[in-house]
Amino acid sequence: MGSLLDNLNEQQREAVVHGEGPLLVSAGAGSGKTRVLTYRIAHLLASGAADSAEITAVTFTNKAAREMRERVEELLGRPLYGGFVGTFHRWALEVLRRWPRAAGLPDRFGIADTDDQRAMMLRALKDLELDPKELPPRMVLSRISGMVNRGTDREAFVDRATSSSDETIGRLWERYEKLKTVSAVVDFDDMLVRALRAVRKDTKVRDAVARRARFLLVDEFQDTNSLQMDLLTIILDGRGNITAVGDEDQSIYRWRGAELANILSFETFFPGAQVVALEENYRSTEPILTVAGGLIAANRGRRGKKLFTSREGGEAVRLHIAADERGEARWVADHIESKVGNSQLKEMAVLMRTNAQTRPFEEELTRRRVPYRVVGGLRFWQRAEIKDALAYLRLAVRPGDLLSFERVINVPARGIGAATIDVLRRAARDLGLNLPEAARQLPEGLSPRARLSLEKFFLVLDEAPGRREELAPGDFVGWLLEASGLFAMYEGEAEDRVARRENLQQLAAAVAEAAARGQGLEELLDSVALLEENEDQGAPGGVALMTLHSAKGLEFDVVFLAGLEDGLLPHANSRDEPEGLEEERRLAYVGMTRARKWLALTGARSRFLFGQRQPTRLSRFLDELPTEAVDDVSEPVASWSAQPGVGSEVRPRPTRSGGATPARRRGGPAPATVTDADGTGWRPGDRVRHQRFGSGVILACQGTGAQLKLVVFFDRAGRKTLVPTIARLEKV
DNA sequence: GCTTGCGGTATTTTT
DNA sequence: TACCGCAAGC
Repeated sequence: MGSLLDNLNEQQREAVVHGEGPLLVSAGAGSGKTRVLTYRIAHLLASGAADSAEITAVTFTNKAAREMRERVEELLGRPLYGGFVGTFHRWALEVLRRWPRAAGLPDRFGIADTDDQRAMMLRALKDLELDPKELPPRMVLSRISGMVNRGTDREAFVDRATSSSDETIGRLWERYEKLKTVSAVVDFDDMLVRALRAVRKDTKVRDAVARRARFLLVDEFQDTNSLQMDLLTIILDGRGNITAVGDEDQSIYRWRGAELANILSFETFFPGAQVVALEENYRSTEPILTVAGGLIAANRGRRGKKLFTSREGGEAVRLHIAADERGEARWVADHIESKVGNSQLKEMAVLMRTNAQTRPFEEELTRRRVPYRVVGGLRFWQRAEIKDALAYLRLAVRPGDLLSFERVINVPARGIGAATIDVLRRAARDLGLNLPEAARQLPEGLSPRARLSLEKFFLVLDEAPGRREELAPGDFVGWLLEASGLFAMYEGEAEDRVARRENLQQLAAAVAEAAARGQGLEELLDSVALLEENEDQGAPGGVALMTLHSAKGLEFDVVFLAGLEDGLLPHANSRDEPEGLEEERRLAYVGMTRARKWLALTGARSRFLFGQRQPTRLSRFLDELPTEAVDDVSEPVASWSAQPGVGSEVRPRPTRSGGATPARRRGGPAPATVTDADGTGWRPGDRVRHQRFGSGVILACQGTGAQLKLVVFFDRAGRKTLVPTIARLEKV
């Protein structure tokens, strides 16, 4: 263990060997935050100060939790038994699953995801005869969530409501709560609220949780909201034995209720706290730190760390403003290709403010056949066919699951429409049953067709428990997909049908895999609801495209921070409020500090937005950067603004021969291409190999550039249509 | 009850 | 531009 401590600098060591009592590690970007956290846990265990069953470490993302556990186990050389390492929501959910009654929940309850929430709120609006167009469900929900996360409950909100719109929200809130109760589900916020209620109400629960959290460690402390803070405080019960690690400059979840005050006033919340600041950065080169540091210095709400590095040198930060978003994408792609020799593609990332910004980059990279992966974005678990299948699985686990029942009662279409549902709903009310139970009675008033359909539907659901016992989990899913008719729903060779069938197969595979890891179906469903296993879409080793929010906690050799325009970064919805603007600045700061060796800031002078091309204004953040560390390699304005019709459409411009590209400036070589220059390289008749489908022969090539698709006949898997860059095809 | 087509509207970030 | 919701027709 002594040798372990040798790997740490003085401040890191101070934090690691800290005994009991509150400790705040104010850790700048790249200063070894995770290292301190993991070493501290390892040290507590190795020195005998704590047993692993007394450690609770809480993070915000599943990824961070997994990484922490892995690194601790690596240090210890053994698995970490007992204790808890996971997200706040997972922590809360475990309390609810173990003590549902203390939390005011039925023994079996489900989790309402965002779609479920929206559906319930829509229903609430309809029940109250309100117009969803004037009062969008999403808005109402975010309003309510905002209150909840600030620790305001419904009663308090209703009491204080003065405006009529607040009163309406209050009524909707009540109705929404009712719908959740009837459906026996909790939403994300409920997990925290109800866990808090359970530990407040029942000292046995609190003691059990506290025993397991004799040493409580919290990562990303700057993102905690008051609800989470309450939870922590109660578990600590005055002992104050908390290790909080965070960086106020990286607080980017204000919209979710994060209270910067929790970290800024840590010493007030936890008197006598020791504070350790980690300011030596081990990640980035000096120019990158200078630029990022220059930017964040404009913020007022901070403890005021100043990062430094003992390493010297490094390339200046590039700034490139292109004529439009396609030019921006081209410039980025040029530099990705030119850097392939020095860094792997997976060590490069394009970061942006909104998910919608990825498109031009995807198109450009696809055109050049540069593999990329979109992190976040369209998620596997949110696809309609997967959600339908999950609903069937939920019903197999929890037959009374109302939301799932309603979701699939007519999927695949079996002739049960609004009229039938109405009959069932009325019957449910009259009989005092919930919808699935009432439907099971096959009440009067059903058309013969509907009656027959319902009978068949229940036949499948009733057979499920038995099948579940006799079949392996993966096979059970396969059976359910067949029996329910979900699989048959997507028969045919149309591309999207094939894709959907594949997704369903992947689901069965995922369940089988989870089972192999010892995870049961119930746990898997919980995990899915908490958005775990949220895989990246696209080529595994490719360039990463993601939002700034998803980028937090990651690092790359090469980073492009795209869309430095007023309205995007800072975003239009946040820039007009001082605190909102500061958060936008922090977002930009987070993006910059992801870069190890090379950083570029890019933007466009016009952008296609809301269906039309619009001129943009450059981000005000650019004015705040220390000029000496930035190398402006923007496309010269003259090369585009002199031409008539600027901004009306994307024009061919004198690309590589025209603008002052960095390569020209530095006299460097022209960007190398990842694949062969122009010839697509794919011809009908070629034999190819695919990771999953095995070998096959190309039947046809459709489209060109971004649209290039190959129709391949695989020896084993039959006919498939593939996008070659994404499918990772190999020539044989 | 289901499918199709039209028109309107939206684009912040996520556990 | 792209998607979603709704209305009308089958």
